[in-house]
Amino acid sequence: MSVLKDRILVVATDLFHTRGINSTGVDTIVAVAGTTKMTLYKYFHTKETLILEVLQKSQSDFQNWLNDKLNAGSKKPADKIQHLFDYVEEWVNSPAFIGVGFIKASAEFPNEENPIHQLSSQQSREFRQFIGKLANEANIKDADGLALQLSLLFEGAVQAEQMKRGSGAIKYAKKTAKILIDGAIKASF
Amino acid sequence: MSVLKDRILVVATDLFHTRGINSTGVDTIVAVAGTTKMTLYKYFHTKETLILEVLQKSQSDFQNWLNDKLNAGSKKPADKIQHLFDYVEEWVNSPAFIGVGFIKASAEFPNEENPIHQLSSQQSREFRQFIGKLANEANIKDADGLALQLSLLFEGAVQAEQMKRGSGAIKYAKKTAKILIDGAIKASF
DNA sequence: ATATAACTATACCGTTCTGTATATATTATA
DNA sequence: TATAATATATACAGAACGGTATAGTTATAT
Repeated sequence: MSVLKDRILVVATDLFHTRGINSTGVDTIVAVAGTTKMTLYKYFHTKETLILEVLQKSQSDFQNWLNDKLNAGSKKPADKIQHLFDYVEEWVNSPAFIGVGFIKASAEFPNEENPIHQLSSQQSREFRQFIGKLANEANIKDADGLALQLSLLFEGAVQAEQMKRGSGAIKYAKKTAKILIDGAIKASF
Repeated sequence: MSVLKDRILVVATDLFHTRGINSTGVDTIVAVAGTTKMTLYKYFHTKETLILEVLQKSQSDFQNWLNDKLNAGSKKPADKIQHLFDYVEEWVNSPAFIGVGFIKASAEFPNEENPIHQLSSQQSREFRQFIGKLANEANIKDADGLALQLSLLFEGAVQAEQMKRGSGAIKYAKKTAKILIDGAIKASF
């Protein structure tokens, strides 16, 4: 990938999170990235394309980071799901954290027929399914149910953190997750 | 309150939720409300004022509705908090439900110094404190902790419902709330 | 050395945005 | 019926928006 295309993506990601997507014009993006609109429109045909690519990259970056963490830890499936929210906490509390793209995007583009909304919705569903897979491998009976509960916690905590940084919401989400996971494991054997 | 001012508020509330706040211009609002910009700017000095009033009205309407529901049911504090998510579910599943203002607004206005963001943050805090009061009256020891957990569930469920209507997220939030409340009550006696 | 590709600089188009000015029409009240 | 308040109609200012056209610059590879 071109260094300029990458720089535009990085800058756009940051500006979208700190100022909002609709409030960030392409002029601002190219000014901060130190390039011109011609270059931006060479790599991204429309602003919508840019937004979609930003969302995709943000989510895959997070998923890759999370997978690495999970694979570096215990190999036992039951341990993996138990540690999930430890990593989420680490990620949310890191200085680089600026929010979750698909949560913000779905708020700015509420129309369910909008491609940006659809991608957000899909990413949310995929993350839930990812948790479901972890739960399944841990032999939890109602894996999908637990995954839905945990994804609610995740989204709620990120939302709360967005409203007020340092709110400590993630700590309570973690605590709640432990209760739910322990309960689901107990009910499965 | 003038009938026109009220109509503008109602129309703006609907449009902000269905199209997004920044994506809704004042021209659209007055066209749908069947009035003119002159009238809008007579009652609301700026668009920001209108947004703030929409947020205030939405939240107080919900709080009033919720209070009525709670007061109409059992008077026992322990029952009240147990039924909280029943009413939330009823509200979310009602056809009139279009989302939670402060959640969407905080996403569209991420800057913590923005008045709209600040009001959103305050409303989120006030709702959490409201749950905390219920928990306190039910003699729950860690009332604030439970309130934070329940508010996470609330925000996560509303967020999920926004991503995909009819996702059933609220059903699982309710189930989770029961587990948390039962646990908190057990730990308090 | 020259051709090719990548990038910059800048001006512009048409639209939409918030907000205002001006003038007219409607309505309620005294 | 006169007066005053309220609402409408419409045009416009000034800025920002997404996106394009044209021309010039730089680097690289054959």
